[in-house]
Amino acid sequence: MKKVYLKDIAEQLNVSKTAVSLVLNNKGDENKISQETQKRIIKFAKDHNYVPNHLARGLSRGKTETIGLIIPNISDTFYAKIAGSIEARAAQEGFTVVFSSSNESPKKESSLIGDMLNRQVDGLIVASTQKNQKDIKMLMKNNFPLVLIDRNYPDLDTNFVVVDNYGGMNKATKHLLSKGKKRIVFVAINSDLEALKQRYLGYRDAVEKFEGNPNEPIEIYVDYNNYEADVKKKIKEFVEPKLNVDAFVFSTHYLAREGLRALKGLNVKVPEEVAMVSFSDLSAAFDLVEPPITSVLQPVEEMGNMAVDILLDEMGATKVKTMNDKKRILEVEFIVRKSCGS
Amino acid sequence: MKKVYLKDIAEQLNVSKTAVSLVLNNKGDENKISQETQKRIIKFAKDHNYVPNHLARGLSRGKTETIGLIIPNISDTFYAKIAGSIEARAAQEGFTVVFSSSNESPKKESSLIGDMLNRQVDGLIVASTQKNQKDIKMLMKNNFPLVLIDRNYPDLDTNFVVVDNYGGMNKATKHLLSKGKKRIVFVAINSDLEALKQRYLGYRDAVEKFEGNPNEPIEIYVDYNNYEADVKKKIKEFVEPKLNVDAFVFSTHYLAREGLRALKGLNVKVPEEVAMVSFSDLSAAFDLVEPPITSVLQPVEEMGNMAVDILLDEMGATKVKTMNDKKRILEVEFIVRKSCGS
DNA sequence: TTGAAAGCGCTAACAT
DNA sequence: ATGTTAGCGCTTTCAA
Repeated sequence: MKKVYLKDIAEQLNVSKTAVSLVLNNKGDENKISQETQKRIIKFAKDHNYVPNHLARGLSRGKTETIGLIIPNISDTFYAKIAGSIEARAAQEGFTVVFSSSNESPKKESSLIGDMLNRQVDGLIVASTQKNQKDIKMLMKNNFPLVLIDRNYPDLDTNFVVVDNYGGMNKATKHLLSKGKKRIVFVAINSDLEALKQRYLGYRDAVEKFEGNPNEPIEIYVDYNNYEADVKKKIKEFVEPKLNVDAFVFSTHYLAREGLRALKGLNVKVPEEVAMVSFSDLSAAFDLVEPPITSVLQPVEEMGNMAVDILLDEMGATKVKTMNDKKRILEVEFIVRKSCGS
Repeated sequence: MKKVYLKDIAEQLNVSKTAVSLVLNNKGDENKISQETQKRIIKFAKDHNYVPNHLARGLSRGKTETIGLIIPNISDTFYAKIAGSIEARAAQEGFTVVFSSSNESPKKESSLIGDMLNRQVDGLIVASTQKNQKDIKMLMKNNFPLVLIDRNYPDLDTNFVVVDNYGGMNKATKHLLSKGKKRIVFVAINSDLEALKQRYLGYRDAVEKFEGNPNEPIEIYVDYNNYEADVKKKIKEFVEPKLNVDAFVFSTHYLAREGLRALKGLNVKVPEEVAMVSFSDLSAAFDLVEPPITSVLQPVEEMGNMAVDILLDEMGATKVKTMNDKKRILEVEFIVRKSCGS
């Protein structure tokens, strides 16, 4: 750890710090530093494992080659996967990722954004709580490189990468309807997230506009901080004393997981007595579950990659020219398995 | 984003930068700065949302309130959970986490460590590839705050937090034996990880020393970068043309997942024809899988918390006194489900 | 009690 | 072609 500094190189080689800095930043030629000097500097640096101090460099340049990522919860497989693809893509371009979880708290999110800015991240990718217009607007006003992921503010003109929530859920619900299911229950966490609203609308439109057999939507909303117990409790109300619905549509993977657990606990046969589908898969395990769960799959990797690409473009970090479209709604995939009655 | 700097405060208040810095770092009293000046400074700072620039502060103090976390892969639920608990615990203490994935590459791990040091993290938590003694030794020699997690170097005297791999696997295997299973196959990725070695030994001792019915160990090793296909292929060899084993013991959750997938694909009934157990659970879903999988559960949260606690202690960041034991082997939990034949 | 000034390590405008 | 110098914003020693 005995480090070599720019100064050391300059002294050893009898050149100025400037020269060294310039050369090591590939600006030797444009500053007409002799080839020989350049060679010497580069060789010396390499031989002594010189690495510029990141903080000093960042302080001086106002850039840190760091991307800030704010998500609800890194423990959740969905966000973990997103984080993974973001990290991988960022690493390819020489960026490091600093992540923090907001735990769905707008206040925490706000303070994290402040934190990240203070740490001079070069850009931000955030899966927002969507109750933090203030900061998002502030970032936009300042032209700070920003990409929203998974969750966007419909009223704000930001870059974003989301999936086709409406379409995915609409398709899934229609599939159930086509299988003759009538009383279909939509299950979601209690929140104002645009993504959930879209999923709901996709569901509702499917149900209400189903040709030949329109139906009333039925909804359950559970508390995010207590969803395991809450899902169980609310599902039970449809099952006892007598099962009175045909299917459940879960708006998130973990709700589907707990929902299935609850149904099993209540001895309700899926799909014989009641069908179910899930939006989003769970660690690639929903096909092993009994019954395998029909799911709407999100292109998680693509979301992460795309977000980074847009962000880098926004930061002007890439060689390539500006991307045309920085608002992306990615397609989802609908996988039919046994849980929906085929 | 129009920021207020230390200098601004000093100028506005007609005091020196020193005074401001001291007061804002709670060193006002010990430097005998008048109560009134202190009040003014603090008020002004608060009113103007002053936040010290993190890079500048870090550069100057050589500390950054940042913990570096290096893991094989953040997308993996196991490491995602660990990252989550580390982050949460670190946040409580005012630390931010910078994470990077090594993808099991010692070279990448090494460069990441260099990177992190260069970014002046105050301490490092690493789930090492275990093929990087060089850097670990270097860190130790320099007394750099370090905690190994999940994987440790048996030959090095570092701090670490791991689980009782031997004991967990031993217990699981014995359970199978007690159910009358004889030909039990151990499935692992091909690697020298100490954790896997311990799991293997736990398995082998159980099998070889089983009273009344010692048996030969049978092992399969699959390629990490291609485990899905490889597991499938190798399991097939035990199944076709004729099933000739009684049980599979999977040393990792994702192998168990793929193993089960493979068995299902081959139409082998679990647990009727062959039993199985898994080390580690998968996103809390192994109880929903058919059949529910008997698993050895790792105390993921505790691992993360413990690692942070040890690290902070190591960095001298906590008020509390030095911890006595910085080598922890945590207990695992053994959950019996249907997949092992009860 | 308070302030001047040096320094953390690097970058970049400006001279030479 | 190369070097001087002034920052980046904060901490901290030392002097007043």
